[in-house]
Amino acid sequence: MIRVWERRYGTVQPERSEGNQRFYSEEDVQRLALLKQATDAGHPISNITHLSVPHLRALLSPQGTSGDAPLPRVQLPAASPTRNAEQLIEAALKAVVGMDSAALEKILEEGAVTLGQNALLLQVIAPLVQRIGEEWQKGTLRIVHEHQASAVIRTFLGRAARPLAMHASAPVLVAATPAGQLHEIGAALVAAAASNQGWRVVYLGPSLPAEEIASAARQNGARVVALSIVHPADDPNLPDELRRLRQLLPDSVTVVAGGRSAEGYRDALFETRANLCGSLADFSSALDLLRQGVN
Amino acid sequence: MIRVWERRYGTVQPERSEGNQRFYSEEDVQRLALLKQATDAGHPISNITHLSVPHLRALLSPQGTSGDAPLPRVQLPAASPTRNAEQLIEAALKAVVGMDSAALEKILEEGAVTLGQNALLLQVIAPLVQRIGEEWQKGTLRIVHEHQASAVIRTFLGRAARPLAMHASAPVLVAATPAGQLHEIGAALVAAAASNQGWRVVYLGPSLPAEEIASAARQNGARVVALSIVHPADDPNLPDELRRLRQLLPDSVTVVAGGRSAEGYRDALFETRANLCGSLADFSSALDLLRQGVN
DNA sequence: CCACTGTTGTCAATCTATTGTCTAATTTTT
DNA sequence: AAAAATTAGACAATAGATTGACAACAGTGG
Repeated sequence: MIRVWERRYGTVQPERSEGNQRFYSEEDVQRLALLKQATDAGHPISNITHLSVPHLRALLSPQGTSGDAPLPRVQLPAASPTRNAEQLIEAALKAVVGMDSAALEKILEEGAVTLGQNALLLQVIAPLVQRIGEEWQKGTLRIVHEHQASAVIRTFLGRAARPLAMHASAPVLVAATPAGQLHEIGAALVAAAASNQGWRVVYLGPSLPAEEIASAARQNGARVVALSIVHPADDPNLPDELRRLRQLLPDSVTVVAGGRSAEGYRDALFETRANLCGSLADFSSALDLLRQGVN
Repeated sequence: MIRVWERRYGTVQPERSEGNQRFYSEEDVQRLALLKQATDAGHPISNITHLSVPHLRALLSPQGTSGDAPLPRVQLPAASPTRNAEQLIEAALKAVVGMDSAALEKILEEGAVTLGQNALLLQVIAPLVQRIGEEWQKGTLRIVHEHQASAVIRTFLGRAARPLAMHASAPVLVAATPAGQLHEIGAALVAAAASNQGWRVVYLGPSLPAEEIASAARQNGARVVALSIVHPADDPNLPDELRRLRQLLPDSVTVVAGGRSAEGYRDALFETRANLCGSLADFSSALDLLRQGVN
């Protein structure tokens, strides 16, 4: 059954061994269990294959159990030939240089439908943001392009990160950008990814002093503080900010840092015992570990 | 039944999936529910198939109780008593100090439903943003509160500003914040309001140099450039930016400026022949004038 | 009152799409 | 060598799509 789902809809894409045998991740297993429940409850598999674990929980838990009631249909009609992640990125870049925000938005939505939110974040949006950053540094793209694209992506992520029926017991993550870091897109990306993985996300936005981040973390009982460090790669104040943040946070809170320029502050990050992530995928798996209590 | 209505009268024409399955839009569903009520009440289907949702409501609501016919049911959730704008603002402020972004979002959504988008923008969000700014300056609110609230509102506005079926001939407005101005919420507010009034909005986000704004305006054939000036009220570079912007823009483009600190740059704004708006309502009516070609 | 006509809800027959299950021939692991 | 996974394809049960037919009913004209 599972293999047929994989063949027909790409429900999961497990790692393979040398001999081509499948290795399912913990998440795959969870997701498949939930999908089984959902299909047993009558949801057509084609409509829900790409939903993430929290989405599925939301679909199953709340009030749908009204008995033998007729079942809800989800999702949109699929029309055009589906594009893969790379094609979507290329199309998105074209929309960016053309300053066509409506087209960019459409592309992102298409990806959400065909790839699922999680894959969209990891395989399309994260690389796209990076590409835009690179092209901007090379001078191929103007500042406007970068800003406009950021605005569209920011909006999309805000929509993607909407908390759906969230358990009160979900672990809390605070996402922000330290003072002086003005690019918020990385933090928004992280927030969306975490939300997708079932964290309760407190999103604070860009350029917050250490005291403020710490205060938010305490007030919300956060287990993780995620920082995105992208643009000024040589801010002399940032190391102090990071150290101060560590002092203000309880020891039980883990700091995770990522972003294009995070490497540049390696020493300060080491002092704050921060988990340095090179990519969104890294971050994603780090979150999984942290949730299980492994610090 | 529905399919027969579709076949015979073209009552609805739902989208189709690849496999030729029907996908009814929300509106279709509503309309069909109302049609059912209307036919049950005795209206021949052939007479009313093409009526829109509001028409059908009008047909059903008023005094149709003339006989012993089954009575039309109203379908509002009708749970909580509707709150007016001021109550919503108060509730929103409470959510802000409690750092409860989910609650804040819910309040905004409630407002969108009960007041309508336009009134929500003018009577709730704009005053709320102002209040938050004031409380922050007074020190009643911390930076985190302001940031988190901004993030939520920003997301909400991004969603609210989605262009629905927009004519290619709609006039274009570019919304941004000049270089050095980091608070984007004012620009986002303006963008949402303009979008609601039928402008095609090119939203660029915060802190853009004059050259970039001008380039975007030219490339998109903008008729209006809207600037939001909120936080640094004493940026020595800003007047230059504004003058430069005027030089780079075609004369046919009108600049409109607003925001808490716009007054502080009155002279420079005068030189750029900018339309200074003291409130979002001002801006809104200015837009209406501009659309009719009055500069 | 009756025959005729047009409207409208319901149904059956047939076709297609979706989806769970099974088989067969290989390949990998134990 | 036995056990288990791999791929590809076939098949059956179910649900939706399409078409044509039919019955109930209201109106019309004789």
